[in-house]
Amino acid sequence: MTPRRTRYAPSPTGYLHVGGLRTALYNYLLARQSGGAFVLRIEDTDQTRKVEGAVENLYEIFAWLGLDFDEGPRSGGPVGPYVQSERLAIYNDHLQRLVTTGHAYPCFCSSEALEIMRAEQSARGISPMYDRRCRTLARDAARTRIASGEPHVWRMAVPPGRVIAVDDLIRGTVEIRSDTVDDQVLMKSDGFPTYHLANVVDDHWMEITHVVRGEEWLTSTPKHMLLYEFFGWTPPRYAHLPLLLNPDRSKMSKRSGDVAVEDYRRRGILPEALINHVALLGWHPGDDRELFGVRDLIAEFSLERVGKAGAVFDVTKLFWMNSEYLKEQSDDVLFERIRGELGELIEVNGEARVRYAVASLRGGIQTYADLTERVVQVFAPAPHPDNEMARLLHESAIRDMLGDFIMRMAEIEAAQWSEFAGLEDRFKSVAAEAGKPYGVKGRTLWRGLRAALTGQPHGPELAKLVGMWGRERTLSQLGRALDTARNALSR
RNA sequence: GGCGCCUUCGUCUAGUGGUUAGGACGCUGGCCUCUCACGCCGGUAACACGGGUUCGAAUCCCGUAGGCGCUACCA
Repeated sequence: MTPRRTRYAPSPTGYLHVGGLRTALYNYLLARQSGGAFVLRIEDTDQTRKVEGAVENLYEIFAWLGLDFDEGPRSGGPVGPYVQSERLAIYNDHLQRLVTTGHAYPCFCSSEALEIMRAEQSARGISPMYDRRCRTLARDAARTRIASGEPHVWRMAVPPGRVIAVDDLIRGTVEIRSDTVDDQVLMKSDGFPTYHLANVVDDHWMEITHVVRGEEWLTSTPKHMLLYEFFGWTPPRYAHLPLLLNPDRSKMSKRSGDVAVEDYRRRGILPEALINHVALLGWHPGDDRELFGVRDLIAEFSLERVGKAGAVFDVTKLFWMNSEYLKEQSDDVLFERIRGELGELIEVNGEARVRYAVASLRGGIQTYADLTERVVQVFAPAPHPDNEMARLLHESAIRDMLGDFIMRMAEIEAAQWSEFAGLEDRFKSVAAEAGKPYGVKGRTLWRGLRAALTGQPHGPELAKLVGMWGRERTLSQLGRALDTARNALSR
């Protein structure tokens, strides 16, 4: 496979959109599977949208994701600089080339004038497009106005009557008539290039072989093709990815929930799960497997298996996938990950019992937070008893059985309370023995014990619960339950 | 409005002329079980519509509808 050079080229807006993550991921996979290079380029040509610290955040979040760049602002590389605002001279040189060859021209139209023009066009029912009034300005006159300091932009001169074909790796050949292509601004009046110019120039000199980006760029690709032609360069291969959608099928955006990778990290999603989920939004392996690590993806990803239709970002499935990754983690890892939240619990109850709780309660969690919550709840003070459960305590058989049960539990030596597996067995046999004389067994027995121990209809397996609680709490709770049962009797 | 892209279960998708249209999430029934959850087994639910082509169309062609994107001195 010939090495592919791909890039992720965000504007520094301060956060990584999950759509951006997928774009970056696909680019990363393409580079890695071919032994090529994955480049980070910062497209900060819009001075009004600059966000402080955005590049640092970006590197931080990619580090969390485990995706690394071969070249970029931080590590440098042979074709830098990798920040567009540091490449202004390059864009200027290239603009001059276009001016010289007649492919770009200055435009003095003010924003206000353009707005009026577009308003008129819409009113007349024609599509708003620059009317090219400055394209025919005499060269000398234009030069004079520029020399006098008159504000101006530079536009590309789109040739009329052409059909521009974009050969897209995902969509096949897309043809667009040049007459529907606007004379795009290439250089803004503040001296910064627009996306179109900077992007083409950079992709060329950075030797990008595959441009993989969102579908929103498809309709402007003819402009880019034209620029390559004007410069006499060979364009890269293009692949326009289907959009990621909100549940209402509009382009995924803020305001309809969480769209930033950071949001999902905060909500307890593992990077592996997020990457896996996002990889499958548009790409399909061809068989029924769904769990893919980055290594698998590198081995198996291919643009040929990327679909064309937009995909709704399904948060529910993401959380399911997260639970799948959580299942693969050992009890120890799980414990360490939430240890911080459990500080006080560990001090009070001892690490062994809390670890045991983690191991016992991990089934079916979707995030670390779920697990933390369960553990905290187990050790928390008992809530008000459930009415139905409280009533059970007053049944005579259960009340009588409870006395025996407590005695037998109290007989369990202290040392055995910390041998959890053994304690579970012991608890079960003690329960069975205590119930036997009173004819209490099975469901009735366990419901009764649950009433005595927690007063709640649902909760962890009782044989495990007592191990988590330890001798002291278990016995005191049982004692209290017995008091309750007897008081009810004497009333 | 113009231009472009897209269209299989609610969602992600498999499917490239002949399949009981498959899988996953969700929802749901059952089993397991001291409860909940987990797990296991089962169910639910889709080819946007209309014309062709063909012995035969989810698959090919045309049209319609719908959705989305772009239409900035934003990317």
